[in-house]
Amino acid sequence: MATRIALVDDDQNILTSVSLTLEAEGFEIDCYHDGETALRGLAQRPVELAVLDIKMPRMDGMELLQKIRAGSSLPVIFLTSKDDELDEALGLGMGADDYITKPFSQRLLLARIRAVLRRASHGDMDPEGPNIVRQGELLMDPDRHLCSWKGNEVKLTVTEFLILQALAARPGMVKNRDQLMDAAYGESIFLDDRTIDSHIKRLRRKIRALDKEFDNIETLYGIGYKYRAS
Amino acid sequence: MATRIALVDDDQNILTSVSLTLEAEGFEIDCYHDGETALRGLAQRPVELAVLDIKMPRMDGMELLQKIRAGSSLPVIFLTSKDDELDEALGLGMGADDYITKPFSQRLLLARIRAVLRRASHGDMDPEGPNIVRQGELLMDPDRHLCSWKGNEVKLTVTEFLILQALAARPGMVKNRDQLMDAAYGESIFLDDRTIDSHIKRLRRKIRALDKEFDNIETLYGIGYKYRAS
DNA sequence: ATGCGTCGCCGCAATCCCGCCGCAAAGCCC
DNA sequence: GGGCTTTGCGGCGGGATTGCGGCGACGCAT
Repeated sequence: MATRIALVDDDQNILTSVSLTLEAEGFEIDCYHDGETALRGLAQRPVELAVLDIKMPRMDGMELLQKIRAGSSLPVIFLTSKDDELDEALGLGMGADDYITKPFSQRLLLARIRAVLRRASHGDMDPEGPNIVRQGELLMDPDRHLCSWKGNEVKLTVTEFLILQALAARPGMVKNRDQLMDAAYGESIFLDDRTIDSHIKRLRRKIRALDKEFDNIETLYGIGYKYRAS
Repeated sequence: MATRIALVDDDQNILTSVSLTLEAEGFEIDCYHDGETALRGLAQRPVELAVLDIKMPRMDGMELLQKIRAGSSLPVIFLTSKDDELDEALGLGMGADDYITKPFSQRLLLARIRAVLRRASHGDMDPEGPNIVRQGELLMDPDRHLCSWKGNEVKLTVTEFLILQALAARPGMVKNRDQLMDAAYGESIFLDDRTIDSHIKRLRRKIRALDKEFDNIETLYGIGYKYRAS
């Protein structure tokens, strides 16, 4: 039996082109032009995955996601416009399984859909899935090298990103400088311990530039650092 | 015969993904959405381990744990959202065997489950398990460098932590100053015995700042110290 | 070559920790 | 009780650790 997918977008072009592609791949597609009709339709014809545009008339994707998630664990992929990374951040924070920025290729969407479906059925053990870190107000998406604090993007360098990721992925866990070094570079590299301190300094400075109160990177004297969930 | 595990969470996402993973590993999973139904279900279908979310509608994990522990010694692992919340400290103080902060990887949960099961069957001699010390109102978690007394965090330095850990890990056992020195530093170090006295002094002071009545670190004249279970 | 961003490291100041001292109080033995 | 030992505790000075500004090197694109 074919996998049924709901597609919700107010742009008729996208609706038709995407549905054609997906149907060619053997999926069954339910198209909706706005959130309200989608919600009603979903109640009658359940699907196994939903692709939602964020910006829509009458009921936008965010609201729709909330209502969907209120009653089920339906996997959801967001479509977002290029510029508002804030929206994507919020979407992910709200629990979307993945998201794609417009314009996107059909091939990419297809790959994401398959990945999300695979994860939904096999549990989270899929190593290819988006490895999104979400800790309170902090949001990190390694695939897109995206980091945001309270919805505002924080521009991080690669090294900073890896260190923060290592800390935030396991909040509360104490990491010594060697462990953070391993996370940022591979193992077996010879660098001064204090280099980590510099990166921590820059991390704190960058996030504090957005939020004076930020203090979730905690120092443990003589041990290392840990990320404190807010 | 497969090991049966109860999984209690109000988040359907977690329920499905975790249960799928665990079933793939050969466990049998009983899912519950809230504490009340879980309690009823457990009475009818006993399990060998329970994984509980702390925050749940109708009856939260804490209350559920109490009721479970009232009648059995079922191993329990907690799921928590916030790391520093003393909720977990209380949960552990109440007798949970381990806890994991969300978000967590399936791999990690699996490892914890196996560790807890192994400890439950082989006694407490498992060296890989979480090295959590729980003695009455005192709680220590070396991985997070977390120490709490009656639910309030006590900020300890590394040396203090190690000494208190050595004492509390074997309550009632007398430790002389050399033994405590070995616990804090490696063996083969040359220091004045009285240094231990200083650390004991600071430990008592820090905990007494939270609780005037604290007197579980007992002095044995001419011998050493011991931690008295309350 | 020039400009730009990143990175590793340095040096200084501030903070934290710890080992020890000295004195008073308590314990032990006679 | 007398005398000795042991412990509690305030405090102190030195050493270790960390925050932070900054600098020169390097890679990279123009």
